[in-house]
Amino acid sequence: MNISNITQETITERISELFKILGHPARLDILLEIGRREACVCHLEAMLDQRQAYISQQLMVLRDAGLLSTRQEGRYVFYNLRDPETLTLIHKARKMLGLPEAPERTATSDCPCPKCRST
Amino acid sequence: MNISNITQETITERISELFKILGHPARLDILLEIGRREACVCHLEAMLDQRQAYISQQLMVLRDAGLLSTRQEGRYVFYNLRDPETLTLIHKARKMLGLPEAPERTATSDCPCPKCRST
DNA sequence: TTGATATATTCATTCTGATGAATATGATAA
DNA sequence: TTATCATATTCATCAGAATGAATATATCAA
Repeated sequence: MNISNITQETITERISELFKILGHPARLDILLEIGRREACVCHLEAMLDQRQAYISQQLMVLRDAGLLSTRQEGRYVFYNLRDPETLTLIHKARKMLGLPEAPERTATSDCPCPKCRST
Repeated sequence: MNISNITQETITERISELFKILGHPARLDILLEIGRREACVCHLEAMLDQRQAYISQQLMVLRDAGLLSTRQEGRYVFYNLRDPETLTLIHKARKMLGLPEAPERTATSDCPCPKCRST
């Protein structure tokens, strides 16, 4: 299918798919946390206080949607936003709702990754 | 619950609810159409080529989410965007995906409302 | 009032997404 | 190699969203 076959339907379908991905609180938490700084799974686990498998599941969704990039360092996998505009979009929605920026989180457990240990 | 009790969770929950509403192609079509100009249900019916009941159902979702305002004129109900920023948000998502603006639609049937007849 | 038309709502069914549980994979260290 | 730790994946279940069908409500016109 080439550009000329992108119909109105497929355009709004594609946009709605992005919104659908963002329409999930845990995934937003993950994106906001990664947006603050590159993060490994165990870091997200500690910051968001969620099971490892759950974090990985949501990361998979975000990865498949093309929102994240990864970088492996030993046994740790660090996630980054592929497009920083993702953050802007989230904050634009937040502002539309008249909501304040979410306060910084504090880790609920220790993250063993080198990045965290060195801090 | 006052402002100090708005936790991180409720913030991302609120944002995700907005995204969830927008994560639906038919609803995006409706918002984009209304964003172009005030529209009654029968107008949307004609432009989007969907059942009246279906349009009304989606309008209800959008109304309940606070995205639309209504104005009654005789037996016609005209819908407007409550906040034009809604359009901006949609277009920002569209641009992030590298998608072109959806071409204008042409009515697939006649809309009987006074606004359309006078055109 | 009655009939016609515009819109809204309710209900039932189907489908998709969310989540927990279990387990697999892959890398490092001993 | 084996044990351990970080991460990924699969599978089953459940909850909620999407949708079609039917019908209710409201307004106007005759």
